[in-house]
Amino acid sequence: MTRQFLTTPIYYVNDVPHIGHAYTTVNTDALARWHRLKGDEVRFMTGTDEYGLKVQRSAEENNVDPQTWADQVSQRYVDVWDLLDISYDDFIRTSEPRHHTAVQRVLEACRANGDIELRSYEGLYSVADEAYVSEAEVAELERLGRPVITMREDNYFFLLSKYEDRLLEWYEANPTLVQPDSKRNEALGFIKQGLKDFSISRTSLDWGVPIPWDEDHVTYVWFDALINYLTSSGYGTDEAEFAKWWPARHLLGKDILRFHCVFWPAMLMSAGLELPKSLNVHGYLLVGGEKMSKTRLNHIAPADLVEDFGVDGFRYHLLRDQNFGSDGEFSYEAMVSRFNSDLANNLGNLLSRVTTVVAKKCDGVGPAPRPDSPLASVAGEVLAEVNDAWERVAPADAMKATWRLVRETNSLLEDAEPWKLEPGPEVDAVLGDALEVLRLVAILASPAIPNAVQEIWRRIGLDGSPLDRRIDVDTSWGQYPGGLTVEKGSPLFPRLKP
RNA sequence: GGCGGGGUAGCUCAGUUGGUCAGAGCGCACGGCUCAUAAUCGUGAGGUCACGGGUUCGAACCCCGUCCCCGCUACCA
Repeated sequence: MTRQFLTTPIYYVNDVPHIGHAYTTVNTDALARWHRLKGDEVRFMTGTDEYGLKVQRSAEENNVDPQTWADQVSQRYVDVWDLLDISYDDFIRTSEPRHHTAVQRVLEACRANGDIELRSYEGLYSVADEAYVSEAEVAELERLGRPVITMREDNYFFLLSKYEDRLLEWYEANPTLVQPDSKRNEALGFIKQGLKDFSISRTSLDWGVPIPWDEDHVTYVWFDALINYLTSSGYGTDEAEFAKWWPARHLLGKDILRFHCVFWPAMLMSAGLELPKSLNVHGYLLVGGEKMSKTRLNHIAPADLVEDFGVDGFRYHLLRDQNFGSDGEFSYEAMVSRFNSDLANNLGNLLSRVTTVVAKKCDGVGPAPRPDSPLASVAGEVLAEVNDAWERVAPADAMKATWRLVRETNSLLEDAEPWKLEPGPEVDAVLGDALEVLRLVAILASPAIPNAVQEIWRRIGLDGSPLDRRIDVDTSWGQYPGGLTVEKGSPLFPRLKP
C-alpha cells in the first residue's frame, strides 16, 4: 500500500473547459480510482488558476470585480468535472486565502535562501495586449499594426540559473521521474541550453498574491500557480496533512512541461522542499492532425460529447484511444467506432447474451464459475497486465488488457454454445465463468466507466459496488458466488449509428 | 538556425536491451452461429517497417546521409 497525492494542473479560468482539460483530468481521475482499488491512500486534486492580467481584464470588460468573475468561471470547471464524475478530493482555487499563505511562505523561503532579487526588467511590450512579448512574436504583431515598444519595469526575479546543475543531478539520479522518456529528454534539453532567471512579479496589476515584503508587487502567474500543489496538500496551513501527502505525482500536458519539469523543481529546491515523485506528461489530442484551438474552430466542449456518448463513453474514449504521453488523433468517427466495438458489441453485448441465457437455462439464477475454468489463467494474466499498465500510467494498455478478457469470454461462449444445451452442469459451468468475468471486468474497468460497471454489478446480482472492491483481494478467479438473481436488462451501451 | 519527437497493413496505432518483430484494434472478404445491441466466433488478405548507404552472422529497431511532418526555442493554459 502506498500513499498517492495526484494532481492535475489547475486550469486558467480565462479559458472555457474543453476536451483537452477533460483529457488530463479524466486520466488523473482514472489513475486515482485505480489506486483506490489498490487500497492505496489517495488524495486527488484539481482546481483553477485565477490570477493574472487576462482575468483582471476580462472582469473589467464584464463590469465585475475580478473575484466575482473568477467565481463564475471557476464554477464552469466544477460543473464539468461533476458531469464527468471526477472524484477529486480537493478543488483548489488560487484566490483562496490558504493559497496566499502558501505562496507567501514559499516566497519568504526562497528569498531567505537568496534566490529572489529585485531587478530592472527591460523587454518588448505590446501596448495593445498589455503584455510582454517574445522576439518571435514581434513581426506578427507589427503586421497586425499593434505597436511593440521597449518597456522597463522593476520586477522580482527568481534566480533559476543557480539551479542548472542541481536540476541536472536530480534528473540523473531519477531517470524515470519524467515520463515518457521523450518528454524527459525535452526537459533535459531545455536545462542544458542554459537557464535564465525569470521574473516572478508585476507592479502593473493587483489581481494576484502580494509579495509579502513589497506590496506594490504581485506574484506573476507561474510562480503563484505552481505553488497550488503545495497549498492543496496543506503547506502553510496544516503541517500534518502536508507531511502526509507531499510530495506529489503530477500529470500534465506537454504545453506546460517546462514549468513543471524545470521551474517547479527549482522552486522547491530553493524553498527547501521535497521534489515531485513523478511527472507524467501527455501529448495533445489532434483534430484533423492539428492541435485543438479556438481559432481553428475545433474547440470541443465535453458536455456536447457526453450528450452523444454518455459519461462513460466519453471517459472510455479519452482513456483508450490515446496513448498517454504521445499525441493522438481525435475524431468523432473514431469515438463512435470505439464505442460500438468495445462498449456496445463486446462488453455490453456480453452482458446481454449472458443474462439472457441465464434467464432461459438457469431460471435467472446465476451459477458459480469453475475453479479450473480456461478463463482463470487468462484472468490472471490480464490482471497482471492491467496492474503493470497503471503503474506505467498507461490507461490505454489497461483497457486493452481488460478487453482481452471480454473477447476471450465471447469466444468461450461460442465454443460451448450453452444456448443449445439442456440445463445442467455444462451450461452452469460456462455461464458461471462468464458471470465471473463480468464481475472481474466490473472491477478492472471501474476507473474508466464507473457508472456502467455498477450497473453490471447490480444486474449479475452482487451487492455493494465494484468501486469499493480491492485489487489483490477481490480479483482472484472464482469469487462470483452463484445462486444470485441475474437480471436481464436493456442494452448497457446502445449501439450508435456510424 | 538550435534542440527534440516522428514517418510501420485502408484507418488509428504497438513494437522493451538488434535475432518467431513484421503486430493489435477497427475496417474489409469468406465461412460458422443465431443466446445476444444485424451483436458474436473462426479464417484471410501479404505493409519494400519514408528513401539511400553502412555496421553485424542477423536491423523497423545501431551509425551516416537525404526527403517530408510536428513541437519547443523562456517569463503567453
